[in-house]
Amino acid sequence: MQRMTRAQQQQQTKEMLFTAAMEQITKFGFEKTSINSITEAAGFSKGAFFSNFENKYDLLLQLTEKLKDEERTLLKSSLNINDKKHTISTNGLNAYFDHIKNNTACVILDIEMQLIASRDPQFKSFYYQFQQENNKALGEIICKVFAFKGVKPSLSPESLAQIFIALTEGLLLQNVDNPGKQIKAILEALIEKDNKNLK
Amino acid sequence: MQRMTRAQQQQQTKEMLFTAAMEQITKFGFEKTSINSITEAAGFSKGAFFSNFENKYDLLLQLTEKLKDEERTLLKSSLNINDKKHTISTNGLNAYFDHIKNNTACVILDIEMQLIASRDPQFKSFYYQFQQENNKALGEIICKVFAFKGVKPSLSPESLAQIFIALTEGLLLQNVDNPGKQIKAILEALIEKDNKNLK
Amino acid sequence: MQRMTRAQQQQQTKEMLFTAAMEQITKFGFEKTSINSITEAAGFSKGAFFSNFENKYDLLLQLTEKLKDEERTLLKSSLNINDKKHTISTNGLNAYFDHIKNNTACVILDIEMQLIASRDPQFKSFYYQFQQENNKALGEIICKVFAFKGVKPSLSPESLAQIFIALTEGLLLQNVDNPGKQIKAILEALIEKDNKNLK
Amino acid sequence: MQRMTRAQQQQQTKEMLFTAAMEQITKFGFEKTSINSITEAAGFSKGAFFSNFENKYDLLLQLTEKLKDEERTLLKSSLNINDKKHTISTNGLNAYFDHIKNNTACVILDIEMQLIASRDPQFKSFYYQFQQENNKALGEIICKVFAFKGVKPSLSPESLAQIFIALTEGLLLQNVDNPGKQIKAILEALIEKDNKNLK
DNA sequence: AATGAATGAGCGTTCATTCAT
DNA sequence: AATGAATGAACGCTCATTCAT
Repeated sequence: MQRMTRAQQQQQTKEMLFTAAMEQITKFGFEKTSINSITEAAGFSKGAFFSNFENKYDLLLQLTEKLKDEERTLLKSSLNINDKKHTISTNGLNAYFDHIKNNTACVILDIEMQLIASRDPQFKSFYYQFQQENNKALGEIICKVFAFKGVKPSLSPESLAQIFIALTEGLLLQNVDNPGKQIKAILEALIEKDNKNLK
Repeated sequence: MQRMTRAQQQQQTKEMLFTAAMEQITKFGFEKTSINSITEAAGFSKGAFFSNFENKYDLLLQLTEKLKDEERTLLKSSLNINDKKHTISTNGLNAYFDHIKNNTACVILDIEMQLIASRDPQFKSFYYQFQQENNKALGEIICKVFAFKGVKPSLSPESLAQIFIALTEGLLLQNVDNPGKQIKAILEALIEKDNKNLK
Repeated sequence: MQRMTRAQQQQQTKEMLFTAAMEQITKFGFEKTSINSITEAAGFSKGAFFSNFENKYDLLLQLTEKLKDEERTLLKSSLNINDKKHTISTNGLNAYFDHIKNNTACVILDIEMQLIASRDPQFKSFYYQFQQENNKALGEIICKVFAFKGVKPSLSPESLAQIFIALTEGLLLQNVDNPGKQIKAILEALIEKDNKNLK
Repeated sequence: MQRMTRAQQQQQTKEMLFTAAMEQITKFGFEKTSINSITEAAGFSKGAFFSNFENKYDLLLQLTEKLKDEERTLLKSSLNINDKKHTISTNGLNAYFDHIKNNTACVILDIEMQLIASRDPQFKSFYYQFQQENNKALGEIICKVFAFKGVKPSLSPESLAQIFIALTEGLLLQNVDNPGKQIKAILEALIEKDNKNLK
């Protein structure tokens, strides 16, 4: 078996730090999460952190990028499901739902990031550069659900995505048990309304 | 002119601290807001804080109570508008909308509080004890809007309130320009759907 | 029944503060005892303290004076017992022993004061002005015990008093169960020795 | 010349902090000694303290252990002097006396510790676990002095040690000039008394 | 005389960051 | 690359003290 190269080893360290950081920040919030607690949770010493990140803010940026990248990948693959299978068209959305249900951590993290963005203009533009792209993909998926029912949405794809996210995050924040139920109800209502108005 | 009594003076100090605390916490978040920055913003010394609050956590509790109380008062008076004037029934909701539009600070604060609640069980039960009551009032208002259109909502009042709040907070978090437009669209869609199903 | 005069009322307040101060300082030490804890224990507010004492250091001085005065009174009356009754001559000492046994608080306080004196020259001279006089009285009492056995002590009265106090405080500091037993053993040994050498 | 390893360097830092802590606590008492004053006196920043001690209480524990260990070492070596040289048997005691005379700081510190122990049950048991062992060694030494004179002490070794310490600390607390003189007088008296009673 | 809100210096502690190893 | 001792600013909080009432 081949040994890992230095670069691979460091990459692994970084992954472990990312994982630990996500856990800790989800649990305690960005401000209350200390670098020490992250590295210790990852099984390293403080030094490992500063070998992999410039500072705590840099971790925030890289973590944001990483999470948004993963989200984008997920959304893109969800789009493909819709495109390829042409089956019950909410599949793509369902995959995204499932992901969210199993990853409330990500939702909490996203809220945390948006709160930080609301206070830090520099981070705001950084965050929304990723967010916009993902919103477009999510908007497309939702439009496909409309399209499957033969309805052209009166709201823009971007608007639909924002509504979808707002509901997901807003309901989770309120500790609502089964947010998916309510989100689907709203989606159906919107589709019905646009369907009726079309005629 | 009568001088203020000492109790009145202290009350005034406390109000000023509350105001400063709201501003600072909205701007920087609860964790990043130092007691010093609050008292300085209010024009007092650090000690004034501890004459009025037991500790920083106590401020959080009292601020929560105060905001939720004010929210409840606003909601109750919005309900009265609906009851008394019998005019375009969305008035009550509009008043609430206006309030929110002019008080994004309150929305940000509420999100902050919900995030803290998601991490601190003690605060969670404290927060939701107020939230529940306000949700009931908000749910009633929304039901009146349905009722004005002669529609009985299929979703529970509580659910409707949660949806409403989720949209308000979730869209604001996403920096959406005119959340009211989208929220009204959804409300209409829900009413139309329930109206149709009724027949 | 006559009401208390203002002066009497204040004197009573001061007594209560003294009592509370002794308790708190014994329990927690002078540094760790806050003025607040004293006044609260006495059932007053902080303000009462500063109406009766200039500052915390002033309390230390007045408390020292008070305790040393009471000690002197006790010692003087013990001397009188010896003088008048001519009975078992250790009576005077016994009275002092009993007092100490029932007032370990005073011993702890005395140690606390001596420690402060060892660090604060100003307090040192204040403390030892009282201490010297009391030592003389205590030395006299011990000499009477010697005299009763017909022995002239080779150590000075002052030395004997110092030894006596050192043993009392030193053994209590070590948490020794029955210090009186050991102190008496030493006293007897000293008497015997001086008795033998006399012959 | 070899550079110091990091462990050695930290050990040196810790020693310097210990030394500074002893000086400051002796001068000002444990409560009035701030961590800042300790580290500054040692030539470090505040942070160095927390790299070497968990908190201020931890310093107290470690300082206690260190002082009691040194004391034990001194006592053990004093015992050896007696055993090996078989000369004037008070040598061992004299060595201890000399140590005390040159280290009034240690005596003051011991009194401080005992006062703390009298108020803090947790520290009490910590302190007395060391104190007991040292008392045994000191008691043995004193017994050897008795033995040299052919006398079997009527008081237990532990009692003798307690008396010895009580006198040392109690006389120093009273600012007595030459405590050794009085302590030796008492020791002689006890030996004479037991010698006489033996016959 | 007594109250207690307000002051502000100072405390113990945390923590992001640096850097010699 | 990773360690972790040391730095030092900042934090939450305590407390002796002041003073208007």
